[in-house]
Amino acid sequence: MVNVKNAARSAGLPEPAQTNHRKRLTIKEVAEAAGVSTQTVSRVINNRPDVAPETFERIQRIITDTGYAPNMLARSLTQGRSHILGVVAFGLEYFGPSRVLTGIEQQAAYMGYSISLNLIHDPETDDVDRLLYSLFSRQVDGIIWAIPEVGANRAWSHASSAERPIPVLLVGEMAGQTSLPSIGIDNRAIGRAATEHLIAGGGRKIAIITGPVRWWEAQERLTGWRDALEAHGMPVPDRLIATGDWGANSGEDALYRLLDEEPELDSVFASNDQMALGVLHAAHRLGRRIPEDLSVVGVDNIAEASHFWPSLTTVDQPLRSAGALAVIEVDEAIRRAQPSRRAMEPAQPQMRLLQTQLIVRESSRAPR
Amino acid sequence: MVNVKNAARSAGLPEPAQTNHRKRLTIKEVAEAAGVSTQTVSRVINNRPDVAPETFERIQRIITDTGYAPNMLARSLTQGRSHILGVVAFGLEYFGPSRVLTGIEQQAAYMGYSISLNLIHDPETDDVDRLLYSLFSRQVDGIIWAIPEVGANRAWSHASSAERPIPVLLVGEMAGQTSLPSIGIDNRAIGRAATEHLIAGGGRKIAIITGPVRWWEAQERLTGWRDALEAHGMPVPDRLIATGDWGANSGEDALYRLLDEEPELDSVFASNDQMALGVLHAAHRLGRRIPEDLSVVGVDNIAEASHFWPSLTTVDQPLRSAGALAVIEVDEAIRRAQPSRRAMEPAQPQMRLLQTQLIVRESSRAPR
DNA sequence: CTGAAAGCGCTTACAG
DNA sequence: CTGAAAGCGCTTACAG
Repeated sequence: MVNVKNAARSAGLPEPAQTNHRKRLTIKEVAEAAGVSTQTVSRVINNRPDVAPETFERIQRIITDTGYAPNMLARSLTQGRSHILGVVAFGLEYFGPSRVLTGIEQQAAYMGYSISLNLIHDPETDDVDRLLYSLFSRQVDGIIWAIPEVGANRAWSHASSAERPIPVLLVGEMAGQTSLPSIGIDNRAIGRAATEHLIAGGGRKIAIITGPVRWWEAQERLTGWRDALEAHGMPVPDRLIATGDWGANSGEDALYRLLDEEPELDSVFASNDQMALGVLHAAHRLGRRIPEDLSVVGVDNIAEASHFWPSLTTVDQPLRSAGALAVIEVDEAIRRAQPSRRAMEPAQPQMRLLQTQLIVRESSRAPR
Repeated sequence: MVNVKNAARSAGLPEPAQTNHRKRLTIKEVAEAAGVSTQTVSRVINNRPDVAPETFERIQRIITDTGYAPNMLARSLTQGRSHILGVVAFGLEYFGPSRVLTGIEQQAAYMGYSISLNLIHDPETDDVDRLLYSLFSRQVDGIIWAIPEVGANRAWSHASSAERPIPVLLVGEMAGQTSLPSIGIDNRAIGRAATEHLIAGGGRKIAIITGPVRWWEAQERLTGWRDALEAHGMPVPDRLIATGDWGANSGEDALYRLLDEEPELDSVFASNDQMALGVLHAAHRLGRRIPEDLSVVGVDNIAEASHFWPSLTTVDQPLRSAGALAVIEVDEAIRRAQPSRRAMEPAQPQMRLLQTQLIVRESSRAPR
């Protein structure tokens, strides 16, 4: 830890008053102690080559001895860059968002950005404008919007890019077109892959438990399920569709309902692992054997999935990679927007979809 | 969203060049547009009372019309306060840390702080000094250290408070004494409560699966388990202690090992829900009935716990409250350290322990 | 290789 | 109620 007091003493600087807190060293004080201009100290801090080796070393020594830390706020003010990324995330108690955030943080730290974390608790009603305003006000260099699309909570993103003073990148798929670049998971492919697997396992009556209707991801997985069934010439009746809320409880309830309407149900695609867990739970209660009587597939591959009873077949998503990629892309956008670069290459809003992987375990019947 | 371009036009300001990005309004431009000094605009921004109503309204109108956002960096520089809290957290894929972080963020947002998030990936080896230096450099007003204590990774915290220029608050228990205030969960009480419950259910051979030995929390839960057994005059042989790594796999392995050494095992206290899940899994494979043959208790009350098979008895911790309290306390410390307050009340390092709650479900035998 | 001057965008006393 | 001056801690040209 930086020992301001002792260091000050050894550097021959005035000892901080006994008021304990507050007094921080400035570049000016370091310059005085070194007998140079603040200028030169600045060069050393920024590791510029044009400083006499001897001078460099003397200043560097004082800096380490005193534990002087340059004021990033002041630096940001002059440079016009804060090296802060505004990250807007959602419900860290959910698996996906927390994984994405981990990926973002790791890559950001690696690239020298610090993260300003902003959690949205209700994607539909929270005041997005105020949040954007506040991020803007804090001079973040770029924004990563890692909120699942729910309802119209991304309406603002359709505004023309001339109205967005800083680069914004979306994590997660977008429903409508947008002028913003985005990185997402191919949720439709998830639905297809899971359903294909259930069909290959001999499934004839394959139900889906979707996430909430207003969630775009939930809709995409549903579409994938439908695509797969239709590709095999199978009917797609409404009674095979149940809606959950991502929680295990809703998965359990959904299975009861589905079996009520379709007693011959032999397979279930649950749109996430928690709901799949609820399905397993309900099946146990009803005495249905898994996978013999009921083949089950989830999505997410949460850590516990391999220890469910039986272990759960599921779809693994590269969420951390998505987070890391988001940082890389927003960084590129930031560089592109640097005033130094007159070229002004227009940021081409593109959507990048990452692919997923089916993890086959014991809850689903093997292909035959 | 703030529409800089149109707003500028309507306010009679020069339109930003077609370079699209970058040009932001400053207080100076707003002042010119309003025909007042920057001063007065500043008063309006800060909602000071001493401005003529008419002037106030005129300026306010320009501000909202143009979408002018005061530069927080500049403001922080003059005020000597950044309104940023440095939060150091760990492994968001773990249940505890992500809950605590949610609590912190929510309370911080409520109190007007923004959060600078810093994740540590390996609590034992990551460079803590560098991280502290960087937070210091970014002028955070205070630091919340929400990393589980592992090994000696909190050695720095023992330094005298004179060497810490900003308030620091620890979330989680501390092994040794420290000069820092902290908020934690009473982990020993968790161990006691879980074990007492198992004893009440008729347990005679009660094993524990601990977390990694270097984790302080794991040690505390172990001590609680031991306390309870001893209080009932029961033996505490080493063969009833297994060490896990918090993951479900390790819980499964641990049960096999425990049964090997103590075939008459009738109860298991798993130090978290994931390991308890592993125990359930292993018991199913071995054909042991739960709770008749084996009574199981976990810790955390993760969302899935109520849907395990059978549903899991566990201990619920007020983690979000711990996070929220941390913000409240660090805010108090920040105010106390304000230069304006000459009183300089010494921050009394105190440790606050929050209590937990046993949630009884089907995995454990009822008291008799 | 080094320094004097000006400025980043705001706020804090201090006058009036 | 309002403004001119100085300053927060740094960096960016510009001289030498």
